[in-house]
Amino acid sequence: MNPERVKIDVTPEQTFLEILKSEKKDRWKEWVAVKTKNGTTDLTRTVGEMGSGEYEIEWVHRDTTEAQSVYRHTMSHILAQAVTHIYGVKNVVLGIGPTIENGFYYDILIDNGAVQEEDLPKIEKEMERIIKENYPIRHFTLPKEEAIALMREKGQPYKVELIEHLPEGEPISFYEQGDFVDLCRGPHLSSTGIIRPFKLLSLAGAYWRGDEKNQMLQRIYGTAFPTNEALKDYLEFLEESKRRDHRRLGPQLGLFHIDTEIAAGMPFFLEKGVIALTELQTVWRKFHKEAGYIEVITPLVMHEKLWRQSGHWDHYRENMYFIEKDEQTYAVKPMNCPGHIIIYKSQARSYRELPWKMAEFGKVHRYERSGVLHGLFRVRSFTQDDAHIFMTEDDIVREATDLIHLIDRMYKVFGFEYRVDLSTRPENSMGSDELWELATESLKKALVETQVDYRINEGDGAFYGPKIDFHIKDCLGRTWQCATVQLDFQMPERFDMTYIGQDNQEHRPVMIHRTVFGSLERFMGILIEHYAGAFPSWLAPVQVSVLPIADRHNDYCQRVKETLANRGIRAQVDSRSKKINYKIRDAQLNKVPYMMVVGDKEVEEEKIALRTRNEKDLGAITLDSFIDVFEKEVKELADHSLFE
RNA sequence: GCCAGCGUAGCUCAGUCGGUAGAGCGGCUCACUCGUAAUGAGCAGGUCACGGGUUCGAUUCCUGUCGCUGGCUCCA
Repeated sequence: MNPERVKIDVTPEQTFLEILKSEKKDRWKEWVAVKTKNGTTDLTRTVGEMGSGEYEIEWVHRDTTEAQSVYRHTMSHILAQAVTHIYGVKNVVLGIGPTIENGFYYDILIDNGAVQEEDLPKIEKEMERIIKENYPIRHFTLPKEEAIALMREKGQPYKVELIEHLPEGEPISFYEQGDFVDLCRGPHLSSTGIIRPFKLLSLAGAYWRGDEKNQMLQRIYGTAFPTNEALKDYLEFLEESKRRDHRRLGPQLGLFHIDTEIAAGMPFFLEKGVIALTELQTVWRKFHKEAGYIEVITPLVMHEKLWRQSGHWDHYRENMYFIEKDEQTYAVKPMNCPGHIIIYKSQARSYRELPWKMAEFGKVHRYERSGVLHGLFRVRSFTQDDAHIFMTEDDIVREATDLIHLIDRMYKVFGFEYRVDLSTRPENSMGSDELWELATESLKKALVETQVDYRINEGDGAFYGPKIDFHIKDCLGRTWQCATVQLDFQMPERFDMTYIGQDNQEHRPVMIHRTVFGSLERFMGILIEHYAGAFPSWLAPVQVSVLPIADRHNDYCQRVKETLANRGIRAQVDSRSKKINYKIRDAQLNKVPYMMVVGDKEVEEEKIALRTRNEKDLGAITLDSFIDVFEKEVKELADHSLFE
């Protein structure tokens, strides 16, 4: 929708709402706010508040993203108001109620009680009533002291705390609708009846101000849309996401299994899952070989003293598994870097060897608190496609730049969109300010050079250095960190790593820790959801299912399968005595890219009738002509069938 | 770990206001030999997550443990 710019020059007492109504007549409800030179604001404000003279404004239409945050914000107030009505205003302590990407929430605390899932319809009903009442929403401000006094009087300690953190001297902004007043920056709708379609979605716990030392509040999530149609679409999207969920599809397609009693957070990969993982690794190896990496394997269990030296003992022990044997303590590795450093230090190193890129599919174990485990996305044992680049300081920017390109190139294979964060120094970290500064600036420089959009993630770096993180979205729009590039001056120091320079003197190398997939497990989970289980041919565990129509065609099908297998094509014959419809449906549900239907006609003509999983009967062709195209499809890592 | 909800056959789910359980799919057997998304019949399969308590009796009520889901905190 194109922004509508309007010139206004009217009486200062007039509200934008009045202007809007006279301009748009009975369609005025389609616009929910107004953009002025001072930013987006309420329609109920008077023109005079914005200053005097002639200037341009822009009406904010309900279908815009900007409008979403307006009506959803109002909806969160309506939610809070409904909760006070149901549980009694004296029993409800309010936290915050912002809008989020797909909706809104409100954090509340109910005295001597809790909201339960089954209460949501009741709350929705009260919200409907408030919407129907169509209370006008009034904005007002108070000086800080009076604002605090008002919230004290209303028994809202969290609101008092919020106001206390607001800057001195500025008026505190409130909104009032009927019997409900809330501290809020706005903007809001002009009354509670403007946007109707909404739904409360779920209930969760959330710490006050996001700190686990604080009281846990109850968070009620909901969403709202300008039309019933849009709300329905969103709810359908949620349903579709459930169908794509890798935790459902993975076991269904025979890719992996998680036995939550025996090994919570530690997936078992099944035959088909291993085939897909192996293909992933093959492509990875190709890309990395071209980029000059070598591959190593380090032990899973190493002596405690290694971890003391690396700093993991002090900074990461909570997340590590330990083993006692021979009165010695060993740790199951949570990271691969110390092992790689041991390899580095096993010989004297020359500047001629640098930059040295040492890679490993390193299986690591990290203890994670039970509540955070999530399918393949958050596990306790996983395989990092890890690598460490040992180099001189002069190499940093070039190596980081190369990495950003490598990651981008690999993600393009799958068509992933991703978000990039630069994470800076955390609290529990080691090293001097100067080194952190240098390291952070180097990464920034690489980001600028590659022209990647990124945002700063303050204080989220590793304990040994800053990092660039790449996040990919899952089917519900939640983002998961996958690739990471971490710069490290600490480990070389702690392990007294050196190389002999051109000047025949000892020098200290610098390290980059990096992954592309992040974790094979997580990446596989994301792939399952991305493709809804229908992997492209090169990744598909079963690439071709040969389907005899009757038992007498089994031998011919077996020969077809063998021919395919000899060409390295993963094929199977479905020789069960079932009808062809049944076999097709079965292959379809298993997301097999190609089906070959074989009956009397095909046997006689030495052909196969080809069908893709996208329900297309392509007719009879010779096996050779299939193989030609198919091999091309696999070689190109094509994401769709070349037959379609 | 925290808050709320939940745990019944391999999977999806019924059911029992306290008297030890049922369906569909899947599996196995038999018949059918079929042309582009489910042929029919029969059979097998459950210590109702696990431990303790209340009770004549617990899958059902209470309680603890483990696990799961949605979030929060934390993280690849």
